[in-house]
Formats: sequence, structure tokens, C-alpha cells
Amino acid sequence: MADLPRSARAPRGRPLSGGREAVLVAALEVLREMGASRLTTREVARRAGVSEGSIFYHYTDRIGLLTAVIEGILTDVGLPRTGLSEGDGLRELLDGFTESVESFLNRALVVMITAQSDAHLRESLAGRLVGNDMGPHRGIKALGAELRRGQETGLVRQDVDPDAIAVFVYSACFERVAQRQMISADYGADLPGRDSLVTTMCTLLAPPSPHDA
Amino acid sequence: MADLPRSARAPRGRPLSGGREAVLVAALEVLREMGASRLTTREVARRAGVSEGSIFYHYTDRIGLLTAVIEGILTDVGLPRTGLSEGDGLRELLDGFTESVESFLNRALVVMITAQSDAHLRESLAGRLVGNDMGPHRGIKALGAELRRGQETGLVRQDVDPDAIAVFVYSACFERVAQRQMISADYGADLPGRDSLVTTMCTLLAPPSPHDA
DNA sequence: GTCTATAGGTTGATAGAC
DNA sequence: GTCTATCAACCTATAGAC
Repeated sequence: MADLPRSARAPRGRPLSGGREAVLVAALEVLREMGASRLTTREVARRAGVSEGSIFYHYTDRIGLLTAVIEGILTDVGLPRTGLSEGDGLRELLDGFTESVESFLNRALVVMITAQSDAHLRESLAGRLVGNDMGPHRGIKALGAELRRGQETGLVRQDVDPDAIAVFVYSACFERVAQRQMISADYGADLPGRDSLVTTMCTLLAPPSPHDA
Repeated sequence: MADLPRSARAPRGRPLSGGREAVLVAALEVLREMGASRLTTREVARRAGVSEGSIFYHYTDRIGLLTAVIEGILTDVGLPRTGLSEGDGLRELLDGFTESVESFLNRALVVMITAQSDAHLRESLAGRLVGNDMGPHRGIKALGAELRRGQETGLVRQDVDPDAIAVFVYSACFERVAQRQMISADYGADLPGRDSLVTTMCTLLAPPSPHDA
């Protein structure tokens, strides 16, 4: 028993039967496919291969289940990373940021929309977002700070508000993900893609050519 | 009876009792306050001051009611205006566009989110948006075209993709409205406002100073 | 912790008078 | 077109055995 590091074999505590987790997975699946109004405990139980009773045992009630799904996604997925390596240029910064944000939103947007379908959930999510300083605000401010540093090191032109730039960049990611999720996967295919957007922003942010001085 | 122009007195056909419209108003109210999952025909009837039977008479079923609400907002409110007066400058263009888009989204976003709560509604809305060439796509393309004209007249720098700029501008509006509606009315108050965003974009888009040539 | 069985309450929808 | 009355279905939630 002491021969092997415990953590390499199994997590502490009693082994999970998997039912509890399976319910969350099934619930998220139902949310994506049918929407929050159509999510019934019956359907979730069926898909998860458990009884309805188990759902209420673990999550108290329907709202508790939905809350757990939301919390799960938000904490499990983590927040979009905003840091960047030291030697990176502007393009690397924007590329990393946008990719991270879109990847985050691709998973998180479902639960945000889900929360909008019920006043209790909406209130609960809003409280959590402002209380823990999560939400769009945080990513925007972080990118803004990076851009401000870029202005100091001469990487970014200095006559614009870095936070405003950050809003534009974040928003474009948000809109792209929302559009695809809310309308259709290939809606807006003839609009400039992420790559093109980053390129454009890099051009806009480049400092005036040195021969000006 | 012929003394007065008919249109000045009353619309053709039988006078409306107002019940039908009252239901739509009440339904929208419930959607805003409680969310789609909590919208019941009973509650809508109560608020509208009509019987439940009337709702089904007019809108067939619950989904029919929600569909009517969506259609109503989308057609009644119209699409954001994208045109601009001839002699306007870049700031006037962006100012008018962003104000119009935000005003539109302030009313339209509720129904878009509502549609996400039910697979049938989502599908129906998506079909309508792509079929009638509505949706974000349209506004973005329209602004992009205006910006392209601006490039030709020397109002806008020529080394960037106008459509990409349009995406940034539209997205910022979308994100601002979504944030306030989904989280809280004053969330993100310390982020740059619409005015500041427009100013920043104007600076970014200004053509290189003439003494360069 | 998970199941089965069931109770209790709501809801969407219909029928028929006015 | 609107109402009242009512139904049938569904869904959440609980109780108790294993």
C-alpha cells in the first residue's frame, strides 16, 4: 500500500462510481442539443444511465443541477490565460489571447446562455462573476495591461487607450463564438477570420515608422 | 362618413380589442424578468388580463407565442441603420453606427437569448436570419462597405481590411450590450464606454499624416 | 449511493357557451 | 374573439427498499 504513491493510482477517498459526473455530462449534452427549457431530469437521468432519484440525491433539485453544471464548466475550464512569454511580439500576444478566449468561450457560452433562461440562475451567475472577479472584465483588463506595457517598450503606438483596444479584441472573439453557437456553425464564414482580425489589429497598432522622427 | 379621410380616424377592419397585442407585451415582459423557462401561458395571460384560452386561440401553442414575440421584435424594431449622410466624417459614421446597433441589440438580444432556450426556436430563428439575410453579418458588411468608400475618399487609411474593422466595431457594441443584459446593468462600468471606443477607432483609422508623402 | 414506485403539483391545450 | 371549466400529460420531488 505504501509501495506506490497513492496519487499515481487513484484519488483519495472512495472510488467514484461515475454516476454523479455522468449526470453533469448528460445535462450539458442536453443543454447543447435541446436548450434549458427542454431539459428535464427524466431525460438527463435516461442519458446518464441513472435513476431520477440519484439526480435529486446529488443535486437537491433541478436548479441545483443546472447550477452545478454552470459551476463545473466555469471552474473546470478555468479562465482564459492572459499572460504571455517575455520575448513575444504583438502578434504572438494577440494570437495567444484570442485563441485562448475563443477556446474558453466555446465551452462557457452554453452555460451563460443557460443561466439567462431562468431568473434564479441568472442572478446566481451574475453574483458569482462579480464576486470572484471573473467575467469578461477580467480578461479585458489583463490584455489592456499587457498592451500598456507594450506601449512602454515601443511595441504598440502610444496615442490610443490600451483598454479600448482590449475591448475590441475581446469583443471580436465573443461575437465570433456567439454567432456560431447561436445561429449556425458556419454562419459568417465570409467574414474575416480570427487570423485576419489579428493581422488587421497588428497593422493598426504598429507604431509610426521611425523615419518620422 | 366621407367627410373625413378614413385613415385619420381609424385603421381599416374591425377595431382591435388590444388583447392580442397585450399578450405579446406581457410575454416580452415575462421573458425579461423571469427568463424563457419560467414563462408559462398562465402567467402571461394573468399579466395581459386575458384568459389562457385567448392565447391559444391567437398563437396556437406556447412555441407559437414565443415565435410571435421573436418575429415581432425583429420586424417591428427593424434592422440597425447603416447608411450615413454624405458629408459626414469618420466619427459621425462610427457614432451613428454604434448607437444604432446598440439600440437595436438592446431590444433584440432578449429574443435571441430566448430562442437559445429551446431547440425549435433556435432552429426557427437561425433559418429566418440566414433566409432573410438579417443578423450580424448584414450590419457588418454594410459598415465594411462604407469604410471601403472611406478608404477611396482618403478618409480612412488604406492598409487594413475594412470588413475586419467592421467586425471589431460591431462586436464591441454586441459585447457591451450582452454584458449589461446578461450580467448586470452596470457591469464593466470602468471599461471604456462607447464614446471612448469610437474615439480610439478614429485615431487608429486616421490616414498617415500628409507630410509623409 | 442507487434504485423503484409513486405522490403532488403545474402546465399546456381543448371544448363549448357567450 | 373571449371567457370558463376541465382534462390529460408531464415533470419535479419524496419515500423507502436494497
